[in-house]
Amino acid sequence: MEKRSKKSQQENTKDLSAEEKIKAAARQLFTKKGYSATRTRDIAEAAGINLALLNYYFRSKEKLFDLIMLENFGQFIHGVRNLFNDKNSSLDQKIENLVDFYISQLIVNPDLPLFVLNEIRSDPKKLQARGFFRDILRKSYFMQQLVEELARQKRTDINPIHIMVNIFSMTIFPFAAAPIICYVGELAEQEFIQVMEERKILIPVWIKKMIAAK
Amino acid sequence: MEKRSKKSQQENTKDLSAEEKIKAAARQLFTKKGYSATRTRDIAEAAGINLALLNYYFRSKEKLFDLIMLENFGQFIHGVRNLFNDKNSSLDQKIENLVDFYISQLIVNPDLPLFVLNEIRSDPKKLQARGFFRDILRKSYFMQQLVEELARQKRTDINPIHIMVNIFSMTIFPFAAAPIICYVGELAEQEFIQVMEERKILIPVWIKKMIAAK
DNA sequence: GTCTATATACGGATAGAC
DNA sequence: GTCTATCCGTATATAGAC
Repeated sequence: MEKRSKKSQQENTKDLSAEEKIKAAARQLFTKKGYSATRTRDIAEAAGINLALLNYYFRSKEKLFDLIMLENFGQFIHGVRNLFNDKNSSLDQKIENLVDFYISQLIVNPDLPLFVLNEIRSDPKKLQARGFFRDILRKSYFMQQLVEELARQKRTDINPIHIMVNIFSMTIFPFAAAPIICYVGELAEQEFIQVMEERKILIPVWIKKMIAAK
Repeated sequence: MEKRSKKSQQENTKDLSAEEKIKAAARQLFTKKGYSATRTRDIAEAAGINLALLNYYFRSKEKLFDLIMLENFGQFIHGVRNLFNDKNSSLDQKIENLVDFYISQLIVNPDLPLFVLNEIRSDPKKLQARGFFRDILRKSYFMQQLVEELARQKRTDINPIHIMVNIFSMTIFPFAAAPIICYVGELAEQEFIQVMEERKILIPVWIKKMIAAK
């Protein structure tokens, strides 16, 4: 009993299954190098298993990729849906929560932004397919609160899309550009993370200034 | 005479050379899809020439790619070097010039950001190789002015790297995320461009607010 | 310089033994 | 379930005719 998960019954072997090892290796390589540049042989080697097993478990490279991609997208979106439609938090709180949530996620998975952006560009249909973003953002309670606040501050001159874009730009872009930032700023990995932690506090303050009356 | 360029002497044929057509097609495909996902056959077809010519002119796919990449990087950097070290412009003017320059460039070449970011991640050595960014940013006159201004505003609490990151984030990221923004905001291409044009004015204002004393 | 035809390599996928 | 050996399509690159 104990920690034995409720997976397939045959999994009474010792430890982490080959299937899981393949997925972990595939996630790392696909997320880092993209679909075309990743070879199934590399995945197999990284997973420490045989190439044939990959096809045994996942049928094809493409099927495996689709699986990873869905999980990556899900991870990227999950939580935002709830944060944005929480009826009990103020606009300011939502911004703080969102920025904190994203930065925390991206510190652990810094390759996600480029992966998602590349995927969407290479096949924009992925956006509609799941209706991933539209209702999450455009029709969200967050958007409603943002528009109201802009009206209260007499900032109807400013398109709310700019504010949305700025939140995501300042939060996500630094991770996509991490190698440049570390190189230019002469930052080690830990220092970079420290800078990103600072931004959890700073970005909401900056956004508030943008919205504030002139 | 007239418009005849001073290229190779044998180029006394009628119009745009095959070599140029290949480079143009290669730039478009490489920039859009990356190295691995682009096939030399596609380049040849897009250029309207035979596959063998590609190797005749450029020896190999990789050599051709390196050429395109260098030019893309150059285009991305060129101008910034001068803008940042102009002794005769104020900090505010530099920010305005930089944002205007980048957004104008990116409206024409919206695929450049992802291309550059992908290339750097896949091979961070490219950063050092040319010393592309370091002295342009860190040791620039712009950086000096920024640090001085932060001191004058009694904002020594804020690491200047944040301001740099914010300028580039707000300027560049929207182009990398263009498909998402257009989808969420229900923007046609022209409307997206219009929004980006607005940002030429807005971003410098926002940055000024970030630097301003509390 | 430009083409056709082809050599060569590589990567995804499968057959079949254990 | 896991391995070895191998097949086969595809993509790069070149040889050689014109």
